[in-house]
Amino acid sequence: MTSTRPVHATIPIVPSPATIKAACSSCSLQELCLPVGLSPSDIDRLDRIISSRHTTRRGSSLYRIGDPFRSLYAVRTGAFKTIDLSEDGSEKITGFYLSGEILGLDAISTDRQNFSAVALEDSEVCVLPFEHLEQLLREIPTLQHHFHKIMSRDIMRDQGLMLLLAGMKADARLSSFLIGLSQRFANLGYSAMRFRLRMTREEIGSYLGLTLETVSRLFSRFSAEGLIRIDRREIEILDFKALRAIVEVRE
Amino acid sequence: MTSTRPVHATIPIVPSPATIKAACSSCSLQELCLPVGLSPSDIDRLDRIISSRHTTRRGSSLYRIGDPFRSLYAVRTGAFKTIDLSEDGSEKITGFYLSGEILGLDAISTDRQNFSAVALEDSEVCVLPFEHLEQLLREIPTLQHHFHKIMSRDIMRDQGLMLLLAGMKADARLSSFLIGLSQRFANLGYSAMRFRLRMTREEIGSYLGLTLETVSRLFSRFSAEGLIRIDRREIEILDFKALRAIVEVRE
DNA sequence: CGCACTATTGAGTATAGTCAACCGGTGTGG
DNA sequence: CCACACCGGTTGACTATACTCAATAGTGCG
Repeated sequence: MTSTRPVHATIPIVPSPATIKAACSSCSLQELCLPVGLSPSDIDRLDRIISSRHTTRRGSSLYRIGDPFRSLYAVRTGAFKTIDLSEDGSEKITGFYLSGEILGLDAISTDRQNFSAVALEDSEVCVLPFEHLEQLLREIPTLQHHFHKIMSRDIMRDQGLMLLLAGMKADARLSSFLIGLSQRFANLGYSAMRFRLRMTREEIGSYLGLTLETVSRLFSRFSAEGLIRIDRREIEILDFKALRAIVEVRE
Repeated sequence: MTSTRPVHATIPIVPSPATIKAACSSCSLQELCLPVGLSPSDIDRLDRIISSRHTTRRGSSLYRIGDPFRSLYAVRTGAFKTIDLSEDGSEKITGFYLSGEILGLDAISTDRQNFSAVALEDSEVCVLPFEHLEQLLREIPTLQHHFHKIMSRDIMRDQGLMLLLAGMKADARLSSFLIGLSQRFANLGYSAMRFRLRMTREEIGSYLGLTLETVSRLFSRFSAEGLIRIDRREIEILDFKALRAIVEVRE
């Protein structure tokens, strides 16, 4: 998957595959990830506790439900989904994670993973041993506060999704989803108007509480109305304001 | 549940209205709230940062959207709802909070309140100045870890609600809601089988993404099927297993 | 006592789900 | 290399679930 891969490769990485040991201090996600606001020397200390990086191939799991919780994972490149699978085999998607986002925060409360994390494309994460991290949080107030903000942001994000699921019609959900993705890509330095969906219609549907057919129909409708252009998973937003308007209606 | 007190009054409080200054060390929620696992001397230190308690009358706000964030609030007695109000005036409920639960965690990320917290009955909270709390977390690892667990639990709880909203039919949502309430009351030492709803049908509907009519109809149906007995807001669960079964179907 | 709020119930309807057929691209094995 | 199978996606027809609108009744507070 490595050489031929085109659009896929997710991040403007510092191109030094040799020095995989160097972490935050050389990472382009410094301003988005854990190190936000830290002094160089504190970033060094953070670097030291990041035991390793880990590569996960598309379709395989970073961790599975029930695994003991020891570490958080910061997505470096690629994308993940977290899934909750019920006994009957059907899976529900609880979240999508892009570069700079932290996986595993829900597991702190249970000491075990509550969901499985599956890579949507070849991905790389930084492993953050939680015990060491807590130690460091006690020593670096800035880091501590930022970490609390990250957890808090997760709570906010979930509450936003709850509002979406509880109160919006299908078209508003999808529209809101696209707007959210657009913003996240923009934050990463990519185009807000044109990007590649990392997930299938079915996965989007699962996340938004819709069927894949409804998602597909809505993409077609948005496309017919000139709001977006979509070809397979390449999507271009043509009328951002109109998308927003759809959300506002039923906010 | 001492005896004469109607199901209403929420907590087996130490009955000393004089010493309102004493906090965690004399609070019956010690085992459920922030102090979990702390030594008496550490509880004392926690006590010292809890600047005050605050009473909120039924129907009035503990805080409002946009208020600057300075403190978290631990519910001591009573119950709250948090609401998101859109410009058109309609409000959506994002959560219900009972004794021992912490309000305001989402505001850490934004430095402002994202929702309003309204008391569902006369209630009392302990005010936890966040800056002091962070200081204390740095000094007491046990407290730090427990605080992270509390935030993590909030994330879990939200994810659970997301799964509910995204994947369950109306009857499963309501059933799941009742089971959840039952467990929370049981944790507080009340009957799991018989309790008083603190909220209206409309509020339940708003929380679960349903209309008040649907909630009402479902209560009637559950009642007709012998799963519950309900009179106004007093509810008795007659067939817990059947309620569980409704949830399992569409899990 | 009366008004406002909360709840119940009914009738008709709209939105999204289900079931199903079909298409195009991709990858695999003969 | 081609045929075939499979996966992801699109579209259509029908249906069920929950929403909307509306009428009515019971509670509780001033």
